[in-house]
Parts: sequence; C-alpha cells; structure tokens
Amino acid sequence: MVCKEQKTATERRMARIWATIRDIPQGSVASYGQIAEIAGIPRGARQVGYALRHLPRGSDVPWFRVIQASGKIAFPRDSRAFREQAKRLRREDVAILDGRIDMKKYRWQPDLDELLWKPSAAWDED
DNA sequence: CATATGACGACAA
DNA sequence: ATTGTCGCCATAT
Repeated sequence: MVCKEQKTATERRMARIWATIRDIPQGSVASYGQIAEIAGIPRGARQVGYALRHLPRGSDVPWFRVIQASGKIAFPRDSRAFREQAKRLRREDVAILDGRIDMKKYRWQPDLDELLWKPSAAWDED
C-alpha cells in the first residue's frame, strides 16, 4: 500500500554521507574517515565506503574526491577504477605522485558554517 | 546467533 | 616508507 517508502536508518545514513561528499569543493579531497565524521558518524569510515559502493548510477556525487587518509586512492593501481579516479582528480588539478596525493595540500577544510550547518540533523525530513 | 567481508584507519615492527 | 595486525561497524551468508 502507501506505507511503502519508509526510509530505513541505513538509507538516511547513506543520504547524509552522499550529501557531505557533495560538499567537497572541486580541487580538494577528503578521507573516508573525515567524511564520516562530518556526516555525524564517528569511526564510520567503512560506512562511507559502503555508501559509495552503493551509489546509484548517474549520481552527481563526486565519489572520486574521497580517498584514504594516507593520501592513496582506495582502488588497486592496476584497476580501471583507479585510473578513472586519478583521471578525474587530475582534471581538477589535483596532483598525484606515484599514486599518492598530498593531503596537506589538498585536504578539504570545510568552513565553520558548513560544519555547523550539517550535523544539525533535520535532513531526515520525510 | 556465528562468521566473513569491505572504496577504512591507527599503529607497531 | 612498507607491511602486517587489529579495531571498527553495518551488511551479507
């Protein structure tokens, strides 16, 4: 019946993660753990990976701006995904030396505004 | 309910 | 700098 589209906790969690990733500005990157924290999910780095793994096709979420805290791309060097991600990052002038990105230089540093703005909850509307 | 898995991360050798 | 372990945590079997 009509009572079908009820968002599960998981769906809302993924929505928050995707929304956070959408805020990463072009030319910068963020680690899985960083996204998790901003999204209000401490120690939820793996959940971010899960959310990305489940991104609907054609999504506008800039998945390629999410990399490991170590500065490395999460996919194997020889994988298609790795090359695609590296390509997209370089396309926005993010330097990748020997498969690694300088976090000191490209790590996203959200404004206090954004940080205060998001975790306030209330997005679970609906 | 017990294990295994994974687009992670911190840390010890 | 690399590599291996172990901790985390939602899902999948």
